[in-house]
Amino acid sequence: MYLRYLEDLDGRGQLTASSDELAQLCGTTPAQVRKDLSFFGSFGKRGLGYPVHELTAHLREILGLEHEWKVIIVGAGKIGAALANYRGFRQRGFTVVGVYDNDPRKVGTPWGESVVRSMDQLDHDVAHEEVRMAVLAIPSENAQQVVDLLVRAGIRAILNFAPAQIAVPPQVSLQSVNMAMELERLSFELTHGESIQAVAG
Amino acid sequence: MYLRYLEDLDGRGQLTASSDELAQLCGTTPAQVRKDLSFFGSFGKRGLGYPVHELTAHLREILGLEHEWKVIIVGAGKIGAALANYRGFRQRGFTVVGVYDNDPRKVGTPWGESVVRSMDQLDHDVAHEEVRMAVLAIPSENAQQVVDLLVRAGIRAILNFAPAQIAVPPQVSLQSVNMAMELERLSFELTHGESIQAVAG
DNA sequence: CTACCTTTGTGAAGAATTTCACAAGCCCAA
DNA sequence: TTGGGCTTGTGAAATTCTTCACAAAGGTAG
Repeated sequence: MYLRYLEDLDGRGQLTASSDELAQLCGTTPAQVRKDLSFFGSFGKRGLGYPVHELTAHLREILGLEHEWKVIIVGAGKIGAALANYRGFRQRGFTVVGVYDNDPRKVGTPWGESVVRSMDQLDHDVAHEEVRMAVLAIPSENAQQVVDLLVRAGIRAILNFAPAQIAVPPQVSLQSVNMAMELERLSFELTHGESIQAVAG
Repeated sequence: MYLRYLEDLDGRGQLTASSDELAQLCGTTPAQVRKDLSFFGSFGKRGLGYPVHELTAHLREILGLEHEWKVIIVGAGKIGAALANYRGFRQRGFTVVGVYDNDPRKVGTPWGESVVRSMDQLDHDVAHEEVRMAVLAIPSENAQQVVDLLVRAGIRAILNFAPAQIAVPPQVSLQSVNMAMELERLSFELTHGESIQAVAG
C-alpha cells in the first residue's frame, strides 16, 4: 500500500514524504509507518522525511518487483477474460503469457494476440517459459485437482478466484480472493451498523 | 470461513462438528475456533461439539444473510460482465438487480434478461428498489467521483475493484479488492522464499 | 446410577502488535 | 558556527490477539 501511494507522489514530482503524510494517505498512524518501514531498513532522513523516489525503488525491490513476472491464466471463462485484459496487471509488471482451459470447445479460440491453449500443453510451457505464477479462474469443482497439476508443473504461486478451499504444499504460495465472502463482510457491517469500524483496504 | 465449511458439512448431512474438526478445515486451532464462536454466543454442546445445521443458521443471521441483498453493478466492462454472471453471488443470496454504465454506447445493450442502464437512472432506481450494495467495476480515473454519486444515491456498502484509493463517509462500508496487489504479495513471498509463512485465505 | 470419555467455554498466561515518547540527526537561516 | 524547528528510528509501555489448561457438562455403557 505504501508503494502504491509513493508511486503516486513520485509521479507528481514530490521529493520527500513524512511518516505523517504517508500515514494520512494510508489511513494509519505515523508511528506505524515508521515501524513498518524500519523493519526493512533505515530509509528516511531525520528532519526531512522519506525520499519518495528512492523509497519507491527500495519497496519495489523488497516486493520482488524489479523484474517482470510471467503469469498464466487458467480458465477461459468470464473471469479469466476479465483478468487477462486487466490493465492493472501489465501496468505493475505482470505479463500474461498464456491462457489455458480444458474445454475442447474453447481451446484454439482466439484470445488477444494468442489463442486459448489446452491444459495438456501447460506442463511443457511452464517449464520452457519459466512461469512461476498462475491465476486460477475456474469453477470450484475441480479446483484442487487443477492446483495439484499446476504445482506438479512447477508453478510456485497461485492467485485463486474459485470459491473453494485449496491446499498447497508449503513451498507454494496461495492467495485466494473470494468475492462472495467480501460481499458477506459488507452484509455483516451493514447489519451491525456503526458499531463496527471498517478497515482500510 | 466457518460458515463456508459448515454449509459444506451440513450439505453432507453431518450433524455435529467439534472445534478440532473445524480448526483442521479452516487451518487454525481449536482454541481459536472456540474463542471466535464464543464471541457471538454459546453454540456448542460439551462432549459433543457444535450442531452443524443450527450453527450455520446462527452464523447466517450474525452475518446478516437471512434475507436477500439487492446489489447493483456499476461498470459494464469485462470485470462487470464477469461479476454480473458470477454464480457465487446468487448462490449466496446476493441478487444483481441492475448494471449501470456512463458510456452511451453501452447503455441499452442487452445484459442477461435486462439491459445496461444509464447512470442517470441510478438515483431513481436505488431509491425505489431499496438497493444498499454496489459493486464498482470501473477504471480508477473517476472511481472517487462515482463513489460519491453512489453514496448520495443511498448506497451503504461498496465492493470496489478499481485499483484506486477511495474515501467514503463513516456510515458507508467499503471493501476493496486489488488484484494487482494480491499478485505483488505473491511476488514478495516468492522472492523471500520459505522464510515467510503464507496465511490461509 | 456411576464411571469414564469427550468437548465446550473461559479465565489466565503468553505472544505479538501498536502506540508512546524522546534522543539523535538533518536542514536552514542568520 | 550556532540555534531552532522538524522528523526519524527505536526502546519501553500499552494494548490486542492467541494459546493454554482446566472446570463444567453432555453422552454412553454397563
